[in-house]
Amino acid sequence: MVQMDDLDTKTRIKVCARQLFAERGVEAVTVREIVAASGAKNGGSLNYYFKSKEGLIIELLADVFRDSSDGWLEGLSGMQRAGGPHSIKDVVTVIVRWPDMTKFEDPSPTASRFLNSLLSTRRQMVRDFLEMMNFSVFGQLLRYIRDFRPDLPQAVIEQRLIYFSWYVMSAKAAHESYLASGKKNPIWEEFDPLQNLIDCGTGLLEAPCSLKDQKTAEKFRRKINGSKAHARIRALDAAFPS
Amino acid sequence: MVQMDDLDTKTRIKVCARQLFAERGVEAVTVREIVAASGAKNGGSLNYYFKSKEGLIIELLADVFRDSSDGWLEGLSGMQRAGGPHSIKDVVTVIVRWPDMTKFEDPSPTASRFLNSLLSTRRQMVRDFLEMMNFSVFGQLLRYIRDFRPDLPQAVIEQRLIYFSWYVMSAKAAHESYLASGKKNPIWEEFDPLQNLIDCGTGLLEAPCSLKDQKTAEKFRRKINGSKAHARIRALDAAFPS
DNA sequence: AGGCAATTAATACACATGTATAAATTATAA
DNA sequence: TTATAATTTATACATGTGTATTAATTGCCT
Repeated sequence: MVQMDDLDTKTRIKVCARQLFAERGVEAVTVREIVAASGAKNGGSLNYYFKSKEGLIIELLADVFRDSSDGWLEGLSGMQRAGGPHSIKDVVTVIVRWPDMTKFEDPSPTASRFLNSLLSTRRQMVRDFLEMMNFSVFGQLLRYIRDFRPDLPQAVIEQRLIYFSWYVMSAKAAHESYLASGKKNPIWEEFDPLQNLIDCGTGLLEAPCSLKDQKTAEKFRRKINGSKAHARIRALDAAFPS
Repeated sequence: MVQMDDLDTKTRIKVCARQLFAERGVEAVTVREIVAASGAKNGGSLNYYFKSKEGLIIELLADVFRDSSDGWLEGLSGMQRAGGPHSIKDVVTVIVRWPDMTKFEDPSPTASRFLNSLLSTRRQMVRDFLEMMNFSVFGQLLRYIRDFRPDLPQAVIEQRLIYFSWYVMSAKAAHESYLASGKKNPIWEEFDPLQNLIDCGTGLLEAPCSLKDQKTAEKFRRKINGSKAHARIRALDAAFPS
């Protein structure tokens, strides 16, 4: 499946597991499949390195979060060195283009699909990770976006950030599936899918808001100088409730 | 879980199953859980009505597709009676607001999450359904959107339609999760989430395209009068490859 | 070479899962 | 009522699943 004869057993298991999880979801994949795909004869090594399937999943999720955070931090730094974000598009570009998956050992990216599948079956686990790691980099990027739309009521911008986050993950997952399929399709080849993803994500966030009447708009217009910490927490609950 | 003492066993099983599937994914839910949730003492009825778990899933998926098609057809007809779509927003409104889930027996909507979970674990099954039912209503709606953006290269608009489809499903799923949680969160209450979803979806599709140079744009500019049938099939493969 | 730690293999086991079958119960119609 | 169909229950079974335990193997240092 991939050139990984030179990888040690632990990372070989992780790469195979994440690939299988990305394709079919964590529940549908058995430990024996992972073991077979990684070339081992039985589940001894998996038990040795990860103790259990759950332990393996947790470590994979930690990897995804770490890689994402690192990538976003790198992109954020570059953007700030260039004079900070000048537009929503700048921020969206950082979120979409980092981390640059092409530099990892994976033959085809799997992070988005893996995360996506986890969100349906183990939302609580993802939630716990988000709370634990605080996920400050992503929060900072979202805060930049908020500041570019002070005209929007609080609820509107928070909803949009949730929609946007789900959109990016889903769209990247869709593109990931194509890359994993191995087949060439001109739809994905004739224009850079990530650039298009950035354009669309920017359009999503910059779209005008349909307010029924102006009074409602005034009523919910938010104060820009208010603390955003509370809103961020509530946004987490809104994005991943229960 | 729901006022369904007056429902017959078959629909009771279906409602419970779809709810559980929506919450945790099809693989993570066992038939015994479904049976217990529906109030039955054992899996006899499930076997009697659906033959197997797979049969139950297939019937649920058929329901979702049928309800969606019916709803979109209703919305499309109304829009055409009002003089056809006058903007991308008109089409997006139909796609997002129909079917009107509030008129179904479900206490909280589950269709988007159920479909979402199926897409990660049984993509082929969803693909087969899409090909079988042709799904002409949705295709017609997408065709309307295409016609509003003749300026975009073929690959760009096709990618966007894929992104848009995934976005709508994910965003509706996110809102569904909130509704299912039962807790009140001002983020979702202070502004109509569906209206915001429509605004954002419209913005996504109407966003300008970042073309590196104008020559590339000219090269891939599509002919508006060309047949779209072939493109539609390829779009299906691009959205759900393999 | 020998000894020790690190890793992998072999095997077993308790339990969960999907599903089939026949009996029991309830509804329906003559 | 009674016969027949429709539905539900009780029960069993083969297989799959995660995981623990012990033995074998390999790598490494002196």
